Amino acid sequence: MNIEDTNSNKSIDRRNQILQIALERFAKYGYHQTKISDIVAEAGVAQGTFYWHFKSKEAIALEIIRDGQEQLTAVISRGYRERVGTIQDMVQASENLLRNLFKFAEDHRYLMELLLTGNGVDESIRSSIHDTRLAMEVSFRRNIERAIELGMLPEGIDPELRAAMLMSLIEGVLSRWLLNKADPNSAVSNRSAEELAAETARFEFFGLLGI
Amino acid sequence: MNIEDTNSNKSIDRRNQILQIALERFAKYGYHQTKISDIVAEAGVAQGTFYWHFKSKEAIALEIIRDGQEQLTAVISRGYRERVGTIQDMVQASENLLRNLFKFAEDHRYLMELLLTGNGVDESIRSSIHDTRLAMEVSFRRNIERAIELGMLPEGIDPELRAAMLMSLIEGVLSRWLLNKADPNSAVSNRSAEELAAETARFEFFGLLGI
Amino acid sequence: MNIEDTNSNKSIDRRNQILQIALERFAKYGYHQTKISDIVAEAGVAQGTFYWHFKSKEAIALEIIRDGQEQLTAVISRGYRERVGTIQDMVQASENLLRNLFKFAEDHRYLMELLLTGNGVDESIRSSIHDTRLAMEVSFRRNIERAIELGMLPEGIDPELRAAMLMSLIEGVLSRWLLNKADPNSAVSNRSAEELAAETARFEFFGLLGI
Amino acid sequence: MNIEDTNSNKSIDRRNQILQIALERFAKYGYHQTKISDIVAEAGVAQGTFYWHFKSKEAIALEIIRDGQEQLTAVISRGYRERVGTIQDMVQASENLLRNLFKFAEDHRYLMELLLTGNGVDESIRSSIHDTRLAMEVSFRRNIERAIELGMLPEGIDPELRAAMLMSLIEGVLSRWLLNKADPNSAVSNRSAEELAAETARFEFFGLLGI
DNA sequence: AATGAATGAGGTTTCATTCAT
DNA sequence: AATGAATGAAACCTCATTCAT
Repeated sequence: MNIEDTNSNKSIDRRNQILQIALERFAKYGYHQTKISDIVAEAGVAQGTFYWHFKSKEAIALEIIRDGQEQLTAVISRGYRERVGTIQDMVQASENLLRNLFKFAEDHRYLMELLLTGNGVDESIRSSIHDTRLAMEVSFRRNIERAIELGMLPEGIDPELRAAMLMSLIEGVLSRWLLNKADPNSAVSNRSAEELAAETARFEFFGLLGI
Repeated sequence: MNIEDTNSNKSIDRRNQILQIALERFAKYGYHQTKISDIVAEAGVAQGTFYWHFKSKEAIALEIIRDGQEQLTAVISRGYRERVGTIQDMVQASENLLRNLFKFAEDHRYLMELLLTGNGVDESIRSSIHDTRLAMEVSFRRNIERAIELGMLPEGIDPELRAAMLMSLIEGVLSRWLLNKADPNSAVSNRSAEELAAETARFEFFGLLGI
Repeated sequence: MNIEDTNSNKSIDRRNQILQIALERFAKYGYHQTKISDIVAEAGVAQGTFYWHFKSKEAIALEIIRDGQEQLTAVISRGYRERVGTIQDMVQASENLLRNLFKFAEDHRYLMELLLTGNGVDESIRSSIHDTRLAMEVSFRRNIERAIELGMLPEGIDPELRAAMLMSLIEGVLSRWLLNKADPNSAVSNRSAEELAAETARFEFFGLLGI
Repeated sequence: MNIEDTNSNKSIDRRNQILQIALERFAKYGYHQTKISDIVAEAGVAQGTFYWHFKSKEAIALEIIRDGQEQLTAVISRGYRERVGTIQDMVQASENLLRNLFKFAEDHRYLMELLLTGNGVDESIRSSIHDTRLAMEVSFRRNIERAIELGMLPEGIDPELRAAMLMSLIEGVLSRWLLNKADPNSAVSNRSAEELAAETARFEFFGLLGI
């Protein structure tokens, strides 16, 4: 590794450090409650350094969200069904997808908090977050459509409406799981990613009545 | 009716006018994006007038949310099951409750937007909103527990987890319905309260596989 | 005078006070060297008060210049020649106009400094100042054209070019007179408005060779 | 030529390149509107490089102006009258001087713009510019004094006042000529250096009435 | 000679809140 | 009840300058 590598690594490291701190604070305290002065104080650099690496407060927020969207849709897209199977297969496939999603959420909890709560953001950022959630929902809709094509789900259902319901279910469960981690009494927050994925998949297919 | 009554009526009217404007703007643009100067400009009064009627910006937000919580939990509590019945009865009862809830949401869309999005609020207000949603969830949990007692739902399920899932489902559907009203392509937003109540109740009980 | 008059007078007084201080500092130290904090400190009010009366720093500068332009073009326009006369009449008329202009400059020296030096301003303000000087030049050109129509000046001369020269002459004399007031050795600055008007009018008509 | 020569030549080239860019931007946009980052970006070097060649932003501005002053006073000093002659000779001599001056201005338009507009500069730089213009004016005064000594101009006139007027005239014409080059409708900007020199010399001697 | 990341003082503007009338 | 001018803390951002490499 030569000097140039070292130099640019250092700069990139600093950039990532600031990115990480900003993400965490946006998620925990909200966009407006997070001041540039907080971020640089935690990073141990001067105010101006922030503006060397990022154009503005809005720019860093949008970058965080754009990165997050790419990762999230990648996780969901891996869930495409390819072959016919039994109902048990379906539940199993769905559970797999959800497990991946829940694990990703666990590893990127601040990103998820930011996307789920959209804490106090300006219009441009809010709409960027909305886009991300929409992209997730579209991924789910494609999975449902594919399942109908393969005869694994009844023809009569409206894929878009069901995708909306499924996404609602998942968003809500994720929120409760991630945001209430501190609450030991919650039936949601003290479960593992695997358990929640399984329970959610069951509700997805069988509703309240299903075993 | 004497002069004092007239006076105090006028005062209450002004108060309610400001309350209404604040609610609408908090919901539409978020708490931080809403300035006191915006509110008073729309009300056609001076800046100082706001502070005659309300202690602070935070105070008016908290009042709006507290009022909303009372109304919402009242709607849900009316859904308590009292007698054993068939599965069809259960679906019907659930549909009734949801219909009431969806109709209330339609009539109080700014309140619901505020509660569902919690747009960019400060800690105290955010936690107040959280309380409200929790109160709704508790209402749902009681309904589920009662159904289990009556033998209408299987013993094995965890009422709290299921209430969380149900609440997630409903919150998500409501958000999409209310917040995307303008979007004519949405599978959710252009349905009636009745249709959505029925569809949601079906997913609630039968999941994706249900008829 | 009732209370409302008193109130609005007070507000207008404060506004004018700030306007005056800003004009003086812009002229003396330049636009960028003048900080809002300087202005409000001299006015003895808080920073926010400035923004109650004016939208921005740029806005107050533009207002100052627009007001000045109106007054200046009014002074010059009064110089329109109406009747044929002797050369002595022409010199006399020109001297009168210049005397008025020099007296106005004496009474509004900060305004003139601002217009003559355009000290370090932003694009929008610079172009506003340029407009003002152009408007003055147009007024002079009209006077020259009228004099040609009346046969008081030779047909051959180009009114626009001569107006530019005349305006150059006057701007330069005014600058030296106003900006070097402190310099006791200057041949320009320690003359009266009347003297300068007479000398300038003579140069205007007879050049270096004229008596 | 050895390596060191080559190196120092390269260094001087870089220095001159930066000097040239700075001059152009100071003239076009003003001192404050010109950022070091703009200059180095146009030069294609890093921020720090500027500070290897120049002590500060103020230093480069002062150097630009000092260089300009030397060149300008040299041009004017060449105009000293040495012998008695006719009025036509005087006009001719004056026209020659002005033609040289206008040609110099044409070849160094950014320098002239900077000196004529003094765009938004700090005190030290403004006074440096003022010195330069004063030096020009003194040169003109000497020429006038010499002409009086030689009996070519009437005894009664005040050389200092006339020099101020002459300088005013020339500054104004130069400004309009250089700064409005883009405007095709201007009576000043679309003339050649020769024409303007002739017209200005005529106004100088004969005023508005002269042929 | 040159780089480019880092610094930090200082500027403009916002906006919830206060207060004399 | 209402007015509207005034307050002042605090936020974001700029940019000349420094410095280790």
